[in-house]
Amino acid sequence: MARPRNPLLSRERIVAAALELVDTEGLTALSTRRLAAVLGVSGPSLYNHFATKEQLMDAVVDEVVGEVDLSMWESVDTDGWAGPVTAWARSYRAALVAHPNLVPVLAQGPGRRANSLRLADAVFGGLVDAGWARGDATRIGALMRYFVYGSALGSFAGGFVDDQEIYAAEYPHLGQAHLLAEHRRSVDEGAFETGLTALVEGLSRQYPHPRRPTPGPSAAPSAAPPTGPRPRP
Amino acid sequence: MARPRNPLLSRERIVAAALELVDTEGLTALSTRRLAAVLGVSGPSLYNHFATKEQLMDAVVDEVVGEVDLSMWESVDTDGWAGPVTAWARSYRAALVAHPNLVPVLAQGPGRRANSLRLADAVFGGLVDAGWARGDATRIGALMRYFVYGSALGSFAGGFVDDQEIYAAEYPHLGQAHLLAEHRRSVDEGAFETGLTALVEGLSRQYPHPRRPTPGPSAAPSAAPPTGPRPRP
DNA sequence: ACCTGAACACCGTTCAAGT
DNA sequence: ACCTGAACACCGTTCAAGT
Repeated sequence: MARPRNPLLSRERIVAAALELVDTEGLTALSTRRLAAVLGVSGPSLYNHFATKEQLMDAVVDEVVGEVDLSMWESVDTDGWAGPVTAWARSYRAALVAHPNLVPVLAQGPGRRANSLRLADAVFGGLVDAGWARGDATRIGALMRYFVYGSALGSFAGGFVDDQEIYAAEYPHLGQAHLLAEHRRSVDEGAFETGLTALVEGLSRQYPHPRRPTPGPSAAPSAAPPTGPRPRP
Repeated sequence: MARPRNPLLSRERIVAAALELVDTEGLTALSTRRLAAVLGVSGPSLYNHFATKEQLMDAVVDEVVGEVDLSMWESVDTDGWAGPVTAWARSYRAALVAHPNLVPVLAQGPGRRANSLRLADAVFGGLVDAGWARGDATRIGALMRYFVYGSALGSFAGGFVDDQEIYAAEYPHLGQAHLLAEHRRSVDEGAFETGLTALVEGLSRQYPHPRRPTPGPSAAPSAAPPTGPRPRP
């Protein structure tokens, strides 16, 4: 065929097809050759649009991160930080859970991905606007990320095999663990909500009165030792 | 060579070499062929000891999980749950952080792995012994796991590229984010400790008085709807 | 500029053959 | 029982060739 007069591919089409392939058949099913076949082209064609498979994955990942709602961070001044951080964590988790096979790839940090950086910027800026010291805002953003990623990465309940024999014999307290697989969604969501509530409540207790933000140019994440109260060692 | 009179390989040697290869060169460097080369044999030899690469990875993963200290769960009756859950979470994270390239593989649930099930059994049994209802114990075990895995899986601070240009121009609050890479360890550990303290404190406030355990056979994880107080929706 | 097939250096896994 | 080399069906990526 050689070069058609209308391009067969675009970055958008490739990313959409890759996401669908990962969602339906898993991360290992996403090879450049299979992806190209789905798109009706030959394998090397993809390299006209992405330099490497890794850059392609970056684009797929950033697409998913772009689905996270960040609008709640705009109203931090009037609403405080607890409501926004809770709503943001739920939206973040929902975006990841919609594409569970991608979570290990997502977990590699914001790097240079536009939507990932937009997210980090909104969260950090929102926490600082709410009155948190920069070191605290950095830590809170990080620890919320830990919790959200952990909750999306591999279901807890789904990780138990649905086979009673394995558990009952050897592990005295796991006699009904095989039932967890059935209730996977409710257990995972219940654990997430319980932990989210505990985190926000615990942070409120540790740091009861975040300072009002200082006027002037926006603060940036502190890389220096934290200035707020430290957790107990 | 064919069959030597003393076997060249053993499951233990293979697992140890695989773990070292993953630690030093990353997950993608662990191919059956490279692993075999390190061990001084040809690729297919491994299949005399493991049926598939996946089962080999299971053994590697379980070795790492076996490093987690569980002894604190024995003294729950006298010490309460908060100290043990904190000590356990720290030991768990330390075991994962020692092998960061393996965390995405570790995150796939206990499955049928002996040490992973032993861990789940000890944690669930300890929480129930401390007086938690079974549904609560299940959720607490799950949410702690979320937090520990998230904190080990991809550093928050290390995820930012060490390149000021990228951040300053586009993202108003990330002007110093590039410095995070330098302080990776202290930021990650500070965030972990802050979150851990908040979680334990938040759980204590939500459920101030866990019931004493009922006598009789050990309880099992409840797959039924949780019986304790629910988090706010 | 954008696609192709051929080619390179890899994979995981199977299997007959050797001792 | 435990190792070998050959082989199969895959990979990601490069590249000259086509329009």
